[in-house]
Amino acid sequence: MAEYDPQAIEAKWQKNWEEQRAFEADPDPDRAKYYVLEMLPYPSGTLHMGHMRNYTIGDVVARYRRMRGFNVVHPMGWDAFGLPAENAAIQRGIHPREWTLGNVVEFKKVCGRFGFSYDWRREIATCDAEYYHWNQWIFLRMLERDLAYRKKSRVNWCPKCATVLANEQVVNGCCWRHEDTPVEVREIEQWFFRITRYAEELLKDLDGLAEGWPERVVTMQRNWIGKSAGARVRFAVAELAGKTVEVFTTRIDTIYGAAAVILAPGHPLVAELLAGLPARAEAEAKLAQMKQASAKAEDLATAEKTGFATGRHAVNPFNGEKLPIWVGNFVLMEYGTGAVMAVPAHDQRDFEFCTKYKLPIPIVIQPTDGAPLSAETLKEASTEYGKLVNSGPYTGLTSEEAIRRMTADAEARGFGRGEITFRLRDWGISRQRYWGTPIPVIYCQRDGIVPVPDDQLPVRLPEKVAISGQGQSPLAGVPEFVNVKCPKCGGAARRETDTMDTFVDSSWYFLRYLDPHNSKKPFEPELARYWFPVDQYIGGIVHAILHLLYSRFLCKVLRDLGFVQASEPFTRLFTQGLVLKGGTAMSKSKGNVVGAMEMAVKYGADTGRVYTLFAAPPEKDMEWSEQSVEGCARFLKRVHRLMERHAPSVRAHAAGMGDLASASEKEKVLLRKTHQTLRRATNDFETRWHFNSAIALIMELVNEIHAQEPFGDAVRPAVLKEVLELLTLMLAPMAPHIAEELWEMLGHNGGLIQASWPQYRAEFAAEEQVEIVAQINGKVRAKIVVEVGLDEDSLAARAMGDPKVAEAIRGKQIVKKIVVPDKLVNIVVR
RNA sequence: GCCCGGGUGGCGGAAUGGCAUACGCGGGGGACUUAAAAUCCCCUGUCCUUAACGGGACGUGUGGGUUCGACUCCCACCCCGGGCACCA
Repeated sequence: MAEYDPQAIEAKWQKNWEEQRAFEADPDPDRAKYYVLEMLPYPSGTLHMGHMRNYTIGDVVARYRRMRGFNVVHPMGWDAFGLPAENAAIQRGIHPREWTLGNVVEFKKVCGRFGFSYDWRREIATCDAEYYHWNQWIFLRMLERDLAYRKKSRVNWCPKCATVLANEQVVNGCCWRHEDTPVEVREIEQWFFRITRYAEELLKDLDGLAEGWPERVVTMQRNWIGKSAGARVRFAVAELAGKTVEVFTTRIDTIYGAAAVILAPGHPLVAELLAGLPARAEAEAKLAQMKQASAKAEDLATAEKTGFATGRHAVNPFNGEKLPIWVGNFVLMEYGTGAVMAVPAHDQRDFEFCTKYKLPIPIVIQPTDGAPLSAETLKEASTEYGKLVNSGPYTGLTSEEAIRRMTADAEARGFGRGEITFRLRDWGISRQRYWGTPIPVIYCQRDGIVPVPDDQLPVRLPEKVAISGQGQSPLAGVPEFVNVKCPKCGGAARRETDTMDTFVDSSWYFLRYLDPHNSKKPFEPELARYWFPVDQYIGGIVHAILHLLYSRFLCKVLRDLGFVQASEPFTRLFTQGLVLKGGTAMSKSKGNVVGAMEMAVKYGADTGRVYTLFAAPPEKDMEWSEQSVEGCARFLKRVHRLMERHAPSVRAHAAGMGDLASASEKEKVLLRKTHQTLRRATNDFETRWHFNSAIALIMELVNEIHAQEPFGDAVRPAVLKEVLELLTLMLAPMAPHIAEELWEMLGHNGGLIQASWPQYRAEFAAEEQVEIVAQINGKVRAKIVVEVGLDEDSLAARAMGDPKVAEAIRGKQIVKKIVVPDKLVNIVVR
């Protein structure tokens, strides 16, 4: 007997699949397509089992769908631009491309070793000019439509690196490379994508994703977009004729309760207000201090509210009341108008601020039920809707009515209007980095911002660059790159030296897979018409907002450019759990990784796959256990031995179940267990993706086959072959190599890779007898075995005939009998 | 603070409102073996009771509720994990 040898088996079948190009998929109008995709990986150094879980899940789905007859496209590629490559370059003195492509080679090797069924003809790397050419092309189309624009904005700045950092490179308010250096806020010119133009649609289309996306991801996106309906109201500055300040409020009904108008420290009006005032110098010092404060979100949220009065006043347009204008650290320039009216009685932040600075706290909303509010006893703001008081002509209205009428009146009287505001901000895509897509614009003294003409694309990244991690974009130090002629006037001009955020790369790659080598367009719309959208997307919850939102945005942009028809890129989204070791997520930096290649070498890919599927349902986090890995290895060995024992005697026979009437008892048991397993496993594959319980079921089936051994003459070869074939087919998506081997042992010439998922047969799965639970007052008192389908009365009679039941109910009054056919009898007695 | 997810044996986990703990790990015992490994078989929630076979009670974070019957549904709360966070 040959021992199960995963190394040999896996190499053999991987070669076989490659030779028959088993995973190459092309459009076929006669077959239903299925696009399954795992999130584009960043090819970092070490691949561990945390990564492999994601791809294993995707591969099981891809293989299962193929077995169900779908034309499955399952591509893979590399998110190859990014900072780690630049840092590696600095640390090791090698070019980022070299480092990245070296990792890609490793990554591909591991993917192959795990038997992932990718169509490698479609492989892309975002750092190839062949790919980023089309980033630039899309950028230019967006520029034409005013979807890309340049403006000054606040960014994270590390003084030690002397460069801008992405939000994700800010760790605890400090630079990720200088952990003791707080990030500063600076204002610089940057390129933006106008994602806010799609805010309403991005929000509305979430409704359509509720079916196929995890609820929490939909909720997170909804909150992130943060739509809020309110009004914009203009206040005149009392001391400066013609000057006004606009505030945004969702509670215009509380405007008679305003105690002040508060501006963000960065508000453009602040300087004008302070000009000419005696306390100006002092105020400006306070202002500078506020602007220096930590930009960290948690700090912002918990920092004590501070502010100062400017000495100027704003006129409440509703009642002419003069309100002091303050500057407050809690007012955000980025949201609304950068100015708020402070209504301390009905907003908690305003309450804290006004209490601290001893501003009045007038009450203008009384609750419709409960005790009325009084200024003396108010401990916190009352933010509920209610009835208006002390509000001039609006007194007595409900909040809802007041909001409607006051908004209309403000508009009629010309000092305000209703407005929808979003929390979502435009996407800053400029990075002062080398290893990314060059932004294809040129700055000309005469012509200003000039797009690089399409026929001059791609703007290639120069290879020879000094990457120091210091100062500005390294590209600025390459004169051949920077100094160009203006495409319009031919005069001397400078090329943009910033590169694009790598999230641009990953926001449309799933379309490039469909036509990866097109040199005329980003992709052929006809191909997208067949394959797109992605039917099943699989990845980590980490990308719940950024990547998934950007991809949705670019999909809509490409739709409006006429390239795709779908408005949403991912019909279904699956977010898999983390792989933990020692309680924390596997990561190289924490040193708690189990290497993917080591795993494959020690146990084989199938064991690695089966274990990651078996340890927990795929959406949950799982804790790595080496001992459980061994359990899975044992299981596969056991299956292999089972086949070695029986394949020789069945391989010459055709599989067939015959009919039940002539079946022996052992045959019935085997067929029943097999078809029950198939029924439940199919359900697990189709609906819940609970591969852990699918594997458990198959283990049970194997145990049952063991329990029925030896078979002797009681099990005919055709029946046994049927059982073993179904077992093999069920194993195929999860442990594809050993399944192919078992299939061959069973006498098949053609590969399992062409086989279909089997259909279970109800007549074989059906039990002849069932065990019925007999309960007294809901407690189990006996179990009786009866034939299936026994009617309620007979079942009740049989239960009561059981000695234990009879004993329990003797002398008691029967109140009620509950009978569930084929399940239980519950007798309620008193 | 707000929004998700979760809490079941020693561990990972399983259960359309109907036998709680399937399957696997670990542990214990046995078979095979000169021995070990590998393999195969049996046992393995807690407590009480019995010489034993067996019998009984309790048991899915806590407290209530609905129901003939609750891990599952409802209400309140506790704990753990994650996300968002001065959004006017």
